[in-house]
Amino acid sequence: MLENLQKIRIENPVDLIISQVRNLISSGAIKPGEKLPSERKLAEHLGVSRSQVRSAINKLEFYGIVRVAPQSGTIATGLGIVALEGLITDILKIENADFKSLVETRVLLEKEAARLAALNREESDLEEMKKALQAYEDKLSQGESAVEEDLLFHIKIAEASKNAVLKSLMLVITPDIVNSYINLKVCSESKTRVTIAEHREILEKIKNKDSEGATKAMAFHLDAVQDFSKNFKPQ
Amino acid sequence: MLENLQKIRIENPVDLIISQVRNLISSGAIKPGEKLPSERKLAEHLGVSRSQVRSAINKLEFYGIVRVAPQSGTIATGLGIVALEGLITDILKIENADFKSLVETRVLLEKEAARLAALNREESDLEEMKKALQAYEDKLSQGESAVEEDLLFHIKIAEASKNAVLKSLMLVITPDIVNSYINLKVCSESKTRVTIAEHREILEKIKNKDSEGATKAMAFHLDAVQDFSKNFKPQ
DNA sequence: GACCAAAAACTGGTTGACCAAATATAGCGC
DNA sequence: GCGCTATATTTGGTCAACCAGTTTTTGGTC
Repeated sequence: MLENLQKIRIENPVDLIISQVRNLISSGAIKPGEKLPSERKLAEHLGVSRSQVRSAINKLEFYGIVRVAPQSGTIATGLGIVALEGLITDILKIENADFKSLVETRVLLEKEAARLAALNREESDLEEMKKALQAYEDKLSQGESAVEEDLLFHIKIAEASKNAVLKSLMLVITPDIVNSYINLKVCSESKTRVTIAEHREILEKIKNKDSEGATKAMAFHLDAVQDFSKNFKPQ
Repeated sequence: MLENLQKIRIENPVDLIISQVRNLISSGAIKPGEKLPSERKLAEHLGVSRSQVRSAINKLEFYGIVRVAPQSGTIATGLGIVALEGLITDILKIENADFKSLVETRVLLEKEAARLAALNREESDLEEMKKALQAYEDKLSQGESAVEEDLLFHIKIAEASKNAVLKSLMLVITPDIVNSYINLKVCSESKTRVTIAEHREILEKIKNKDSEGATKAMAFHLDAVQDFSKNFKPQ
């Protein structure tokens, strides 16, 4: 009987405010560089309290839609495109993404990171990567799970690539990867030895500035996971 | 004379709180899943007001370090790796990235998006892309700059790829691309005709499900920009 | 001691008043 | 009318008090 009841959508008031303000910008009522109405006026017009408007503006600032200038005002940035198509909600909501997309994208980033790392790495980078690899092995030898240490090694590679954007993007998707791996139990305990060997192989190629080899080693290393994502449908 | 004065760093108090809380987690004092001290206690211990603690926690939630449960408490999530190495500040701070890294990464993502779009696009995607392309041409024919419309076309491609993560990442770096392009005046007005032709070429390949061709067309399209970034040192 | 309901304490969320800096206005001297 | 300064207003930031749930403690009962 209760199944007949429709699920009602309880919209977060802050989200409603966000979409209103976003419309203000994307409709052209407020052009990039112009100031938004003050928090008080917005609150009054929308019939909500100032703190809620405040919270909404905070989020918008995070998304890069607006920039707040203390004691002066909130101005719309020129990045209208993000607001343009109601895409805001998509940004950083990768948690809804399917595992396949996640792995697919990860492989793409990782291969490029390995390639660039082989070209651009410095001695200090090699040290960092060695340390990360050691931490990973230590954790494993204690019989514990080491998903985070594993990924830390990969992030060190991204650092060695000297491409800050690449590293940032890897950091963005890393939490989701950790979650997925833990939830889906990707890491079978038996394969840890293989994993370590593969990590060492990658490190070696990067050390030798062999960009092609590093790319291939990384691709090989991630192959198992990728196959897993292709053949396995989560949920 | 004044040059001798050292630049003093005025640390944002909220950032200081963030790093303190982060240490609390990364040091292991608070394990994933455990609750943080209440906002009031944190405020008292740190000698600051609760609103500042509040603001800090808000940001930490955004970063995915903690999750707040209303009327219950704030709990640390299991994504320790991000907090582990003081990497937080890097996330989403792509604005500090150099133009070369930005373009390099963009090309990587765009090529993959084009490839996947050719494989996975549906009819509706083609419609969307056509509309975006039309909007771009209209804006240009009015003699106006159309950086945003340009990128919107590219985002539609990412949508057609059916890889949500890839699209999200493109959305993340898009604002920075817009900024860089505007600042560096990458888009010379004379080349718009060529650009339109290239866009059409990409669309055609995707329509024909020619993944290799789409990748190459995209690579060709972005070549000019990439060359620009290699030969030109910003600032 | 085991169990349970009532109440006290505690939680994050919200509010309206106040703060200092930035801005707009008014007034004055010329 | 013009240029400057002093004042008034507006701005986002901060704060302490309060709100409505949640959690813990408490006291009584069996």
